[in-house]
Parts: sequence; structure tokens; C-alpha cells
Amino acid sequence: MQYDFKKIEKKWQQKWDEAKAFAAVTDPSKKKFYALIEFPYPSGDGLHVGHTRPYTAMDVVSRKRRMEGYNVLLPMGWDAFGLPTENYAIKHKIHPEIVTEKNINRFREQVKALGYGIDWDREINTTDPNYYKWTQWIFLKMFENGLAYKKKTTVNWCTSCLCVLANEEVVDGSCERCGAPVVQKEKEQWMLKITAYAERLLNDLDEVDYIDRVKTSQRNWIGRSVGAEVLFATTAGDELKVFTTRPDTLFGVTYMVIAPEHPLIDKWAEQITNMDAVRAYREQAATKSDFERSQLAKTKTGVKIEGIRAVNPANGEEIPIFVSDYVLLSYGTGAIMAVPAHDTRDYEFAKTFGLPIVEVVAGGDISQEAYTDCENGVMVNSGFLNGLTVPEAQKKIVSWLADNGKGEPKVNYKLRDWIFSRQRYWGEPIPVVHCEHCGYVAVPEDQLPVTLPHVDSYEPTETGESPLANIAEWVNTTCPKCGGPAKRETDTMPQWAGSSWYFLRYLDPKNDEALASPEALNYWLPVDWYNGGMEHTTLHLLYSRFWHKFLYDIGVVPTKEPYKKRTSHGFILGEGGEKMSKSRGNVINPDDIVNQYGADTLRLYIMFIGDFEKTAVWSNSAIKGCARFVEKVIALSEKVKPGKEYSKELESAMHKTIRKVTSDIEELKFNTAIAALMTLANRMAEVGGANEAEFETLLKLLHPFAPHITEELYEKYNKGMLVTSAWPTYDEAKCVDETVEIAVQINGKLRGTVVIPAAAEKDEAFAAAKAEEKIAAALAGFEIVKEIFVPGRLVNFVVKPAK
RNA sequence: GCCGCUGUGACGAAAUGGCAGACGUAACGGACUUAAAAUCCGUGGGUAGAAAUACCGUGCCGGUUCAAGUCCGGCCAGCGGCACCA
Repeated sequence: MQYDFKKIEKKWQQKWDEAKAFAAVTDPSKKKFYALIEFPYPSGDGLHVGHTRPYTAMDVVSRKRRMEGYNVLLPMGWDAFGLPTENYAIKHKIHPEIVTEKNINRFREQVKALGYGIDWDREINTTDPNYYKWTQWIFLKMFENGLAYKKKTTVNWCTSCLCVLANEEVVDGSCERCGAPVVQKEKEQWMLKITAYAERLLNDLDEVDYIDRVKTSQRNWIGRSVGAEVLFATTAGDELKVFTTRPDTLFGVTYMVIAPEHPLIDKWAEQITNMDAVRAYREQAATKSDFERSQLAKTKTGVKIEGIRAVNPANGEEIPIFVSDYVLLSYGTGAIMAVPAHDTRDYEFAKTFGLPIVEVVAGGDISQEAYTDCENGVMVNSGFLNGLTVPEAQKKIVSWLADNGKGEPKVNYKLRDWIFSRQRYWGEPIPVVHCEHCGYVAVPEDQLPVTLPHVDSYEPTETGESPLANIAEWVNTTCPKCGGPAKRETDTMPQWAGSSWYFLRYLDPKNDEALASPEALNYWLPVDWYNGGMEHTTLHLLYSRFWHKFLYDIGVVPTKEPYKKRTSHGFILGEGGEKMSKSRGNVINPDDIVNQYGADTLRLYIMFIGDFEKTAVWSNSAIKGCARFVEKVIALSEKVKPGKEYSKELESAMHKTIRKVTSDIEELKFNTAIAALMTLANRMAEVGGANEAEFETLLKLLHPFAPHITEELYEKYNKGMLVTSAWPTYDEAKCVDETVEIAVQINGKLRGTVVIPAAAEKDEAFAAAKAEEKIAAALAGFEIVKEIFVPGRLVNFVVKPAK
């Protein structure tokens, strides 16, 4: 047969469409499987070969599950708001809507060419007003529940995009998207109180099946620290509150440090005798970006506050207070108690400023360095804590602080609230108006969506306001509460908004009464298996878990967690091991591969390329192996022998391969599943061809990976489509051969092999091994001290020279 | 600095503590061909040897075990993330 993959692939994609083979029906009488892939940002570059790795993987799993009888949902959509489209629109004076539509059409065509079993009737697009109506609705619910609030804060400001960036969007002090420097700027921003969910986001990780590295990075990102808040009296009268994880070292506090932005500095301005120096330091710190601060981290800087001193609550001693930018206002209380003997940063600072260093945990050498790794040490120089171990001292001091009203146990998180505003055009408008009388007022639900107005210019204003601020007729409105004049919020939402809940909309994408019907939500949730990139572990994944938990709290969704299982794939690098990029000229376009080899070969190769979870290097020659494999299967189809039962010579190979492919797919071991199929095909060729029963099984096992050609070859059996056929089953008892070749070792070294019946007991194995000529010779003159038998594997004789 | 991941043939990689290198690529030898491509058969970790075979071999050092790529302890190198989080 001439392998005309273009014709074959088109034919089957049409047939699947006509048969509605991938339509997922909400039907509680059927067991469901909801598979989710991260929906792409439809960039102007088109689909990247890297996209095909996760997509193909989830399609393989979905097709297998469908054949196993599950009601499968595998949806697709477009995360289409975002900066590149807006920047393109600015440059080419084309409306982002038009650019987006064009890009989506291209992406859809490319994705369809790969033959994924997607229910296209559920396609969504985050920039569709019917979609973002519900993004806005969720925001309003958060606003109503006090989780969305406006706050003046220093924000990351991209000097090129003229836009606020989330901390997560700043990479090495530069804008993640355009690479321009990022500076600090004060701005009023909408914030989402994700920190209110920190504890649950952390604890509920125990209830989900995420791969370990995903859980670990979420835990690290949330960054829970257990400690205490301690109140220090000051000579100014105010108390200075600090957070510490080491309250046991309280007697070792020799000075305090507050962040340059700490509000008490202003309050104390009159009493600080060197306020000029403090102000100067403060201004200097403010102009530095976070990046510069961390670059300068090697040498500690700071200014001592003259005229005010703090009092150590443990021993009543007066200690100096410093201002230094190594203390961050945004974590804890913006102030610390410094224990130079047991903290490296405090140690460095104390050395720079010649401050006393008092050892309170014995065991280190504080003349050389801070002794930090001291959980097992014993307290010294610590009054009533002396002689206690560190954990004992911690317990005792915390209750002492509480009893004396000087502190209390406290848990802190690294996780910060989510800066939710962007000063851009191409995003969801934040559905709030500002009224001079009533303040910020929610747009009433029945007025949603607040749609983006059409404008001529998408360029941000120089003051950093959104382009929307220039449209007077849109901005000026009336207050929904008092009817007086009001102004619309001109900030838009970040790209993470639409992707925080999209998996819910797939369940009921055309509903205009609710984001999805309770029936659909109850049936399909949670997502059974979500695969996506590691780069989304701390942002998208955390944000969407947060939104989902909120929706759970207000009774919209029935599950605490959105995703039952989360896995992650590795990147695809260009030939030569470098990242694919236009400038390197090593970008692989999936279209070219589909044209040259067909979608089935691309699908096979991208799954065969290596360990799914690890980075893989694309190879233009290695893909030929997969093309040859497809040809080999076609060749096998031409010499299929009659036979409805597995033949003796292939029987155990059939059962073993079914077992391996079935479990490998579930374990993300797609590469070895394909290797097993190749081995089986080779074996079939060796024995002069498979019979019908055997060949059909091969086609079924191969179908999730190479759906088109397998359908084509299956067609002649007149048994309907493989898509709706049943996944092959295996019999554990038939996975064994009658005889096995086992290794014979002497003192752990391989000395030969011997063929024995698979069911042989150990005595039979030992006898057979000893009967082998070479083994007998090697054993001569030795005394056997121990005999080990591993069924199906080996025997090992432990020997020593005979007396 | 901290956290995570990874070190196995020329290359991509396999291997519930049990015969290291399955499967595939490139390469080489042969068949077919006027020739090439394609295809088919074979070789395919290193060293020594004509060969049988022997010894060595999974980043390095040590340990546990009858048996270690795999487990434990200590390093080294590369990649990714976080970065003064008190």
C-alpha cells in the first residue's frame, strides 16, 4: 500500500467529526474522565512543536480511556488576552480583536491537523465577552467578599510596556515579556487577597495527586514559617513589633533593624536626631529596584537611628535601632530583632557596623561565622533559658512572652497578595466604578459584561494610565448606588485572570445564566488529569486553585480542589540542545513535519523522544525511526494470516505487550510503550506475520499514538471505528513463557545462563545450573556456602575455596 | 546561598536491588541495483585476543548487600527555579 498520509489523515478526521466521536455528554450514568491541557496563548508565531508534547500525551491518555469505556472530555480553547497581541496591534494599527481572531484560526487549524480527540463544540476564548462576563463576575464576587481591594503599593513598573507587572513577571530585574528594565513605582492597584487562602492552599496539597516537584515548588512558594511576634518597647513610647522564627534567641538580640519604608520612621521624625541621614538613606533605597538591591546584597548598608532606642523584653537592655534595606517592609512586620550570633545576615551587618555579637546557643564558633544550624544546641547567656535545648527554649519563651503580653505565636508566609491591575487595553475591564460619594462600587451583575470599547489607539498613556482612560464617553458613567456622576475603572485584569477558571467554562460553555450549570459542575469536577508546564506551577496553578477554593466557599463549585492529578512535561529543545528560537533558526514548525511525515509520525516521535517529564532534544533523523515503524505496520497489514485466537508463538508476547502499554500510558512512560509496540511488530515480522486477532490488538494498542493510520488499517475488518472499539485486555497468567533463560552467577558475577521451565522451583534451577558444563567447571574446587534463587531471573552461588 | 532536577555507548534513551545498554538514530559490513535512494540481513561499551574467552565499565570517593545504575553517607559537574522571607 502506498502510504498517502495526507489523504488518510484528512479522511479520518472527517469521519470522527461526522460521528461526533469526541463529543462529551453530561450523563451521570456514565463514568467520566476529564482530561485537561493548558490552553495556548494564540501567538502570531503559530503552534510550536513544544505544544504537541503535552497535547499528544493527554490525547493518548484520553483515547485509551475512551476505549476503556469512559465518558471522556478533552476540551480546547484560547487564552487570548495579553501583551504580545496588544504590542502587535500598536505596531501595525490593527485591532487586537482582529489579530486574535486570525491567530486563533491558524492555531485551530494546526491543532486539528494533529488529529486530537477534542470536543470542538466546547471551544472557548477568554477574549469573548460571553466568556469574560464570568471572569468579571467572579471578580465582583471576590470584591463583595472583601478579597479584592485597592491599595497604594510600590509596584514593578516596566519602562517599555509602561505597565505594572506582577512579581512573577519580573525576571532578573527585567520585564519577562520585553526584557526592558523594571523599576519601582508607587501606584494604586487592585489586589486579590490570595494570602487569606495560604494555609488551605498549602494543606490541601495533601489531598491531591500532583507530582512531587509540583507540590514542592508550591510549598516553597507559599513559604510557611512558624515563629512568634515579639513586642519591643522603645524610648519613643511606641512598641516595635517583629516576627521571628527563633524566639529562643531573644537574649542574643543586640540591635534591631526596620525597613526604610517603615511607617514608624515618619512618626518618629521629630525625635530622630539624624533624620536627614535617615531620609537620605531612605530615598536612596527607594530608587533602587529589587534587582539592584539583591545585586548589592553582598555588603550590608544602613543608618543608625539616633535618639531612639529599643528595649529587649527578655533582659531589659537598651539596644540601638537601624534602618537597612536588607529588611523588607512586605514580609512579616517590616522590622526584625537582630541576633548576629545565629543569623548570617545579622552577623554580616553586625561585623560591618561593629555591633556586639552574643552567643546564646553553644556549639558554634561565633568568632568565625554565625552559628545557624543549631537545633540541637543548648542555651547559654540566656537567663531563665540557660541549659535548655533549642526546642525546649522555644516553647518556654513563647509562653513567657504570651504570659507577659510581649508576644504571641505567629505563622508567616512568603506568598504575597496578587497585584491584579494592569494599565493595558487588551484585558478584561475591571467591573468597578468610582463614585466620589460612594467610593468603589461594583457594576451590577445584570450590566455584565463590561465590554472593551473600540478605540483607535492602544498605546498606554505616558502617565501610566490604561489607554481606556482616554475615552471620556466610556469612562464617565453614573454611580449604580447613588446615581451621581462616576468614573469607570480603567485598569484591566492580568492574563492570569481568564486562565484561573477556564476549566469550569468548558463544562457548559454556552450558558448565559451562570458560569456553568450545577449539573455540569457536579458531574465533571474535579478535573481528573491536568498536564501542563512546570513554568505554571507557582503562578497559574496556584492562582486557579485559589479562585476555585473561593468559588467553593460561595457555593458555586462542588469540590475544594479543581485538579485531582497534575503532571508536567519537559521542554523540547532544538537540534543541538539549544532553546528553539527564531534568531537561532532552529525552530521546528509542526506543519512542516505533518507535511513531510504525517501527523501520526509526529505524534509517535514526540512521544518516543524520551522521558516525558524531562527536557528532550529534537532530532530530524531520529524521527525517521518512527516513520519506518509506521511503514512496518503497514507492511505487516499486508501479510496478516487468518486466525481469531492468539497463536502459540505470539501469545505471551501479546499479553505482555498489552500489560506494558496499558500501564505505561498511565505512568507517562509513553516512550517505553512505543518501544514495546516496536518490539511486538518486529516479533510479528520475525515469525512471518501476525494473524487477525494479533494484528487487531496491535492496531488498538497503537491507536492512541497513531490514530489515523490504525483506523485506516482496521477499516477492512468491518468492525467499526477503533475510536469506539474496546481496549484490549490481558491475562496475567498468559504473560509468562513456558521456559525462561536465567542468569547463573558465582559470587555475584555472571558466569553463564541456563534455560529452565518458567515454573521451576529453586532446587530444579540449582540442579540445572550445576549441570551446565561451564558452571560445573567453575565450581570445581569450591565449596558452596549459599545458594540464591530469584524466580525468572537468576541463581547465584556464593562459594569459598574448598578445604 | 537555598530549593528542585540530572549525570549510563557516537547520539536519544531502557533497566520492581537481580544477565547494564531494551527500543530507536547515526555509523560500518553485506544483499538487491548500471548507480543512488529506499528496503532487507548482519555488526554495534572499552581493552586484550584469530577465536572461545578474560578483565574493566552507569560523574568521583566510601559504605550496606550473596548481588548496587538503582539503597545509604560524602563530594564534583551541569540545568532550572528562588533569591536578604527574619
